[in-house]
Amino acid sequence: MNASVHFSTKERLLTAAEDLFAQFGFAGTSLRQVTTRADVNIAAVNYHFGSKENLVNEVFRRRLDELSQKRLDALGKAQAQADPALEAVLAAFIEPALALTLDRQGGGSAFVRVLARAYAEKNERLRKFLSDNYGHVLREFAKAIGAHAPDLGKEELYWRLDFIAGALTYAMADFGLIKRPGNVSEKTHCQRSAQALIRFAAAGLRAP
Amino acid sequence: MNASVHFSTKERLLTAAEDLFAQFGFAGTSLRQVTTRADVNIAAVNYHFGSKENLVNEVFRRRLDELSQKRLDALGKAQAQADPALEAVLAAFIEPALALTLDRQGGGSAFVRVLARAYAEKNERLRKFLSDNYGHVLREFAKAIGAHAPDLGKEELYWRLDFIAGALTYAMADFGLIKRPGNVSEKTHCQRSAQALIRFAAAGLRAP
DNA sequence: GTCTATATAAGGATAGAC
DNA sequence: GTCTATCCTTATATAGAC
Repeated sequence: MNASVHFSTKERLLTAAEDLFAQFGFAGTSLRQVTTRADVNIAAVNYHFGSKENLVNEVFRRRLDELSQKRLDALGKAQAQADPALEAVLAAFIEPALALTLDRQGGGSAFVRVLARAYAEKNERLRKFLSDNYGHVLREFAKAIGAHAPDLGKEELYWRLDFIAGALTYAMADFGLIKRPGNVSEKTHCQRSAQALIRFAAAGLRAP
Repeated sequence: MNASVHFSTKERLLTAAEDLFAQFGFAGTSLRQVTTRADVNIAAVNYHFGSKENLVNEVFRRRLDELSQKRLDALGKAQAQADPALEAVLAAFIEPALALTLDRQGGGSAFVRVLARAYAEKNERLRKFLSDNYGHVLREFAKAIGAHAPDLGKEELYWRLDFIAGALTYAMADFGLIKRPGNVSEKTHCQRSAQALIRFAAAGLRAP
């Protein structure tokens, strides 16, 4: 028995929903599309998740629990250094997120676009769910980055963090001009863009 | 007759659609919501725009024609200087966009969030419409900014432009941590965030 | 845990009178 | 140019059999 080929109905629903949310958005995706793609009955969504809203939340939970843990672990390791560089703190935030875009097998590559959708949503209930469950991660990083930019006022610091979050989201979701050249592997492309973002963000944070 | 209080059905539909698209997204907004808010009959959308898709396009056209012109005018003025600074080029791109967020009277403040929605959309038809009609503006700015960063490879330059576009989009749409303090006027807040973004972007572009 | 069948509401679009 | 009325499709959700 090869465990990797068995997926529960619940997992299949989450993966199908993630793919479709990335492409069509939350409102633009119907539960019928989701169940058709997952090859399960239409009633399965309600049985396993209770409602469409809860299905959306669980799509986030499946990825963000792991992503948050990886980010905090990386931050802990960076801060365990005698003299941690700003770049190391930024890398702890950025690299685990960009690594998701490489996760074709596990399906993380669709999730980064779902995350970008979430930013654009003004949906209060979704925002509350994300803030309640993952807000503490952002606050940890704000503190760590702020320690590297002691001359910035709190307001200026928060502005720059917003800019970095926007740049990361946008870069991850592949909205922009950059197309991967044919002679560069996806992994290399991703690592290069992570390094480019870290350089850019660090320079931006060090501006007076 | 006070002209400022008369709005055509078409204009009212565009404004209502813009507000609702900002809040609920394109798929999340029904034509019934739009016509109710505009206080016109449900059949008016089809009469004036033909379809929901075309209504979406016209919401963009109404603002982007003017925004693009303002950006190109500002770029022309910046480049007419003997020795234009990188900051002046960035300001030509950023300030007209952020000025929209102040445009409560004309309704531009909702549009910036509609723009952010558009970035998250993978809708090919919408992307084609925007690229066909406004892509030349982005290419002008890419050229102008690239002239200020001659040491960057083309790939690295494009990455950084992507990052700036992401930072601007999310800063404009007010998705982040920054809440305007009570003792700062909206106009001041907006100008400060524009200046913060210009500083951040310029420093990021100058990184080696 | 999965199915069929269905309740109930809302969606986009249009025909035709005024 | 605006209205009412309606067609047809699709949506979420659930009841109840297996």
